[in-house]
Formats: sequence, structure tokens, C-alpha cells
Amino acid sequence: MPKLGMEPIRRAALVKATIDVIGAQGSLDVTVSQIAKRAGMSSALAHHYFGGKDQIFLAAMRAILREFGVEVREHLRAAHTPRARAEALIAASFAPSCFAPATVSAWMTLYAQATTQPDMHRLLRLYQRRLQSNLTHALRPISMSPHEDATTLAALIDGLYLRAALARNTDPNTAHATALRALDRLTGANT
Amino acid sequence: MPKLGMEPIRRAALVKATIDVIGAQGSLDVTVSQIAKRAGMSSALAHHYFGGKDQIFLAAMRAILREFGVEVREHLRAAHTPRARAEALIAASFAPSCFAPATVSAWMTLYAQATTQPDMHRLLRLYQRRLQSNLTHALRPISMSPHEDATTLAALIDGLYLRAALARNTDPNTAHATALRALDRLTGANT
DNA sequence: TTTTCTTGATTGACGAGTCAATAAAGAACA
DNA sequence: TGTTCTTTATTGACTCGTCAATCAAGAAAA
Repeated sequence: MPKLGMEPIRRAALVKATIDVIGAQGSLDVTVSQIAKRAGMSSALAHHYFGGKDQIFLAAMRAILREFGVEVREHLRAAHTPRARAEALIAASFAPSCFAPATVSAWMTLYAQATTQPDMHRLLRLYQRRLQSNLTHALRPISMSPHEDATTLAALIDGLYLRAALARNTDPNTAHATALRALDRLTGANT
Repeated sequence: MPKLGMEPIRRAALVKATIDVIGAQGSLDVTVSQIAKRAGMSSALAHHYFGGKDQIFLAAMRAILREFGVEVREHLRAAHTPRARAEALIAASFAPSCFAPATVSAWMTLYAQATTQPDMHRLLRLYQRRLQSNLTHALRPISMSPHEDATTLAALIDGLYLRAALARNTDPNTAHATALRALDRLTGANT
């Protein structure tokens, strides 16, 4: 039943299926066949549209990052003071969507592969640059060393996320609260 | 040539070879054959002594964590004030040995597998609990909320490490300095 | 009929784990 | 001392499974 213009539909379905499968089995060890089956097509078709497994993965990562970008923009929309902007960035980083099993696994995959796959490395740096730049912009009016404080806050966010997402040591809400407290400290007393 | 008592020697050689191979190709996609060859033996022998790939990996992770523990203790030995203890813990976390390619890859593997492999998850929590407890102990005399500040500092360390190790955004020294600055802030002005 | 879409079947490679067989070091023993 | 037995060490060859990628062919629009 070849309807025309299937390509974008298939690609989107495959990306969604990839994220679903990763989330379902909480691991990056997913096969193209699994993904294709989940998306309701043959593995051959997946290869036809994406060329290879790596590209499917990369597209999935990009989708997750895009989704995170949307989350950030939504939180930022209602924030009209510098302080509110910083809080919004923190809130976006600890939003429930960031803790979906698929998202967590994808994120860990990104970290693990960034050491070898240049594409993944690029993607990771893109995320980090954006967060850093957003935070710097928000902190500029309320911090004496906005750039450095943004670095600190960004690293703290990543670290708290790791602990909340992986160790189940801390739950997302506690992590969120800790980040906000750190923001207080940073904007309250400067060097 | 069966010399008696080969087991501990072989096991140690396999663990070392595992770390070497992971470091050499910067990835967790290493085969038992590669490891065995590096250790100068057949893959069958590796299976004979360890039972399976997972156990080899686990042993390698444990070795890396043990090595980190040694690093911590060495730094701690010369620290006699609370402040010095906190600084020592930070210094140990950003020691050159933590940035060896093999160590970085192993660490990322640990994160990535902690979502699925219970053993890896246990190992990760062990590390986090120790760091947290060490920091809490060090901060108790110099912080008004030692436990919470220790959580913040621990997360910050992990986050800074991630950035320094992966993104090449920041070098280890800068990360180290940032952590120290955060320590100043935390112990300087409390809520 | 040409183009787009789709798949089942196949291939080729690779890797984990097993096994039977070999070799040596000691133990028991005469 | 020489002989036999047991235990430990070691490997090459093999099995079994998996998976990415390819291909030839079919089906339906245009």
C-alpha cells in the first residue's frame, strides 16, 4: 500500500519507537528489528529510511534534546524576571518528562557514547552550551560573576539529575529543591 | 606449564587488561577475546576464572572504585582540619587518575548500566554513599547544614567531573577550582 | 510504466560460552 | 626411585545465537 510521502511519517514513527523500546527495556541494547516491529514495519524499511542503526539512534537523541528544548521554552515563557528565568531553567531540568525511563536511558547512552562517537559528543556539547548560555543570561543581572555561577549551576543540575535519575537516592523533587537552594546561595552572597 | 596458584594472578591480569582495553578503545564494546588476548591468555581461560563477561566487567569496576578509594585515603591522610578534609575530598575527585581514558569510560559504563544491572547500581550507590558520608563528616564542624551541603557538593563534583571528562569544555583544573569556590560559598554564608 | 513503498529471505560476520583434550605439578604409594 | 592418580591450568575448535545490512521481488499509486 504505498501511499506517497511516507518518509517523514516512517521516520517519526521509528524515532518514537526507538525511544519507546529504550524506555521499555531500560537499556541501549536494542536491535533494529525490535524498533521496527514497535513502529509496525520491517527492519528493512528502517534501514531504507535511516541507512543504519547509528543514524536511528542519533535521530532519537536529537528528538529527546528537542523535546527538552521545548520544555525549557515553555518554562521560560512565563518568567519575566532574571530570578524567575533561572528558576524556570532549573524547573525544566527537573521536569517529570526528564525522568521518564526512556529519557534517562537515552541520556546515559549519550554520556557513554560521547567518548567515542563524535556525533554524540557534538550533541552533548550543544546541550551544555545552551544550558550554560541560558543560565548566564538569566544570572547576569543578579550575580557578580554570572559566567562562573552559571557553570557551577549547570554542573550542579547535571549532578543532581544523575543522582535523582539513577541512584534513587534522591527523588526529583528533592533534587529540584537542592538546586533552588544553591541558586539562593549563589545570588545571595557573592565573592 | 601449570604453575599452581595461578588463579589470583590470572584474575588480576584480566581485570587490568579489561581496564586497559576499555581505555584503549574508549568504549564498553570490548569482547572477552580482546581482553583475554591483552592479558596473554585464551578467552576460554577468562571464562574459566570468571564465569562470564558480566563478572569480568564487575570486577573491573570494583577495581576502579577501589583505586579511587585509595586516592581518597591518600589525600585525606594529610588533612587535619575539617576544611582541609573537604578540600582533600575534592582534590581526590579531580585527581589525574580519575581522568585516565579507561577510568572515564568505565565510569560512563557504570552510569549507563546502573539503570538495568542491579550489581552496577549497587556499586554506584556505594560510591555515592561514601562520598556523601565523607563530605558530611568533613563539613559538620564548618557548616550549618552539613548533610544538605554535602549533597550539594557531591552532586556538584559529579557534574563538574562529567563536563571536564566528557565535553572537554572545561579542563580538570578549572573544574577543581570551581568546586573549591563552591566550598567557599557553602561554608561562608549559610541559610 | 515508472516511481515509491514494502517485505521476506538471506547473508555474512561476530561473539559468548562450552567442551574435550593436553600438559604439568604434586600426592600417594610400593 | 619409579609408578599411578588427582588436581590445576590451558587451549583450539566448535556450537549456537544474534544482528546489521542487503537484495530481489511484489504491490500500489501516478
